[in-house]
Amino acid sequence: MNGRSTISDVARRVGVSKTTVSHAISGKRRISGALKERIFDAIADLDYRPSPLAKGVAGSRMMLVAALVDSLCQPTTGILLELFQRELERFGYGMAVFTCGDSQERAVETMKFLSSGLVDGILNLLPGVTVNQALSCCSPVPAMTYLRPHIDSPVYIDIPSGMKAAAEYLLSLGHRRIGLIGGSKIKAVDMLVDPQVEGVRMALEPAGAWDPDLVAISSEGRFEDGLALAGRLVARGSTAIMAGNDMIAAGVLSWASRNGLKVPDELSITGYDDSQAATMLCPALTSVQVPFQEIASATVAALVGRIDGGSILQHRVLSLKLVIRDSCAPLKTGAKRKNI
Amino acid sequence: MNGRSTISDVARRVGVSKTTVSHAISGKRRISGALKERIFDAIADLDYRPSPLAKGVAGSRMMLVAALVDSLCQPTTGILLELFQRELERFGYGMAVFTCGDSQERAVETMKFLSSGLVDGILNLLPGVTVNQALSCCSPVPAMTYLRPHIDSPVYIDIPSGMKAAAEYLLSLGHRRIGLIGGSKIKAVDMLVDPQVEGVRMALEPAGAWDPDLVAISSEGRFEDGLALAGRLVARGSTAIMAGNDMIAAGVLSWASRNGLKVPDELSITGYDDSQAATMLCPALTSVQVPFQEIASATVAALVGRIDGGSILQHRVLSLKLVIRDSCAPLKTGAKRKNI
DNA sequence: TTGTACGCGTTATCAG
DNA sequence: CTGATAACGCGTACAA
Repeated sequence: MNGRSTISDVARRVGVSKTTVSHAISGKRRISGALKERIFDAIADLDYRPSPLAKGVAGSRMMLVAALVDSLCQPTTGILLELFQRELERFGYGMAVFTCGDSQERAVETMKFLSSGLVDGILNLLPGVTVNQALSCCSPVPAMTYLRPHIDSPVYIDIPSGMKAAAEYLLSLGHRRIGLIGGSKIKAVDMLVDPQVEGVRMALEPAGAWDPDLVAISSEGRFEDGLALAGRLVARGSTAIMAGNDMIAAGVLSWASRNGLKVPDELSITGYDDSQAATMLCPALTSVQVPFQEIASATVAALVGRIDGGSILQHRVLSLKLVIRDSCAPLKTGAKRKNI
Repeated sequence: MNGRSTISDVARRVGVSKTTVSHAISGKRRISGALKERIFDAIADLDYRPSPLAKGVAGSRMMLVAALVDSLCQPTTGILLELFQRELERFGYGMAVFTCGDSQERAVETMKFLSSGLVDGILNLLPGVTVNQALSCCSPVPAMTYLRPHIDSPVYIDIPSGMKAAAEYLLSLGHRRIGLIGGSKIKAVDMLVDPQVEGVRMALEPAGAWDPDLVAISSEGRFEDGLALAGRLVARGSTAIMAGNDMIAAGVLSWASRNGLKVPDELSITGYDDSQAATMLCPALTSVQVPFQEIASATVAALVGRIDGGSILQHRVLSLKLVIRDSCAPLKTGAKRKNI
């Protein structure tokens, strides 16, 4: 099957046993200097590399973790994955990414496949799979689920507060009819309420500006959803629209441009994620910044901790910062609204 | 290491040998009806799943291929990967994605790691790794390299012709000073010349409009490169800028907006890839469409062919289509150019 | 300091 | 139709 050299080849070449070669590599046993050198010469000579497969079946670490995502097309996912990889690298682990779409069945398949020892740990970034589902499907391989308020999740980001801050900012600009296009795909049992909707409600209700009719939920959280739903909210009187992510915001922006509405003068828009798109768009997007780096480092640290011995989980609460750019303006009270 | 049940457990439970269980699963041997049923009952009962690791070390297929990419942050990469996955699925293969950045060393590491039998095939999408490098690092595991004009590559897309068509379109609009910001990261031995530059030259030289000073090469092919290089080209008199990919085009667009230049009236822009960004941008981008679906299906078919027995490679030549939207306009000859 | 022998879970070969 | 046995490549008690 495999034309490459094995540990036996090395042992034979040097004239020692496989055991000695194995221990020379792992360093778990003292080997006399001269012999050690001959062994490493032979290894280099034969370009010998231990088979991860055989190591795995023999019960040792693969030094590999799997990351499960629903899609690779959202720009945010790519950034997050690269951050995860960088963190894993610091611990000597590699990363393999698996795409599962929105299929529960496929997610379960993949997890069970991987947890046979193929990987040492699993990062579950699937919005549709709960912490407990991941834990049970992956057992006995440790799994960390991205961003859930759960006892088995290492980091909680305070989404409601972040959205609340953004909504209050719009209130301070004089807006009262504030629309929301939610973007969270995490509808699983882990989340009882949509945290973005909740945050906006917390800000608007006390101000008497809360209107459930101005809340739209985008199923996929994509550009097209913003494009499609913006009109409905504006027709209901929204002078500002909060988007559940920056792609949705881009869609709203595009809708405004196509319908001749000037942003921010005639329509204010906020995003969420503060991804690269936020600075690319024109006008640059005021957006709620998500601390991806901190999320990645905390999650990876927790996963590696579990792999290396089941240490106690540290819980971190991270807050969100509103980055103000050019997509929101004070409400022009006197302005006559265009007819859509 | 692994709390799950093995084939021995199933065999013991049913009272047959491991051999029989194995053959019942693979179907490579006729098993009497009643026995077969008891075996499958036990399998379901114990939730038995063959260990991929053990299968691999025993020399059988993993039904898994690896895709190697430099980065997951370019939107084009994500789309391409999902297309690859869909095609692989049709043949029953799963896909694992590995990120290598721009490091040659890391790419080689990863390939050698994977080719120990961990995967049955490798899709090399790394712009910095040549066909031959991939072939030699992955041997004996078959590898297909994305989009190279090479005898061991199944599909060749005629990039020069595509860019030539776009350049000719700009010529037909009256433009003479046509700038180019190249975006191809494939600088390896596989490509003797930059195919995008070559295509533009083929169009402009006969028209007497070719000026090497209007060619800029962006190292990373990112938004920022377009933003940074557009000014230089306009300062040299460009009235139209061709971007090597849609992200660069977005950067050029952003530069124009920040400097008060109207697109397309004062500056025409073309993109390349025709990614989702092309329709998102405002104005919508005229762009060279790359047939990702066809590339994916041809490449996967070739790879699976190699895995399943080294069939002869079919070569397909695909051409590119220019999708005309709103980012180019006829040159206004009389207009006084703004001072940048 | 080094070597022997066995186990990991599966598949292939050869025997009944 | 079914079973016993060897082999895959590596790690690691246990023995010397």
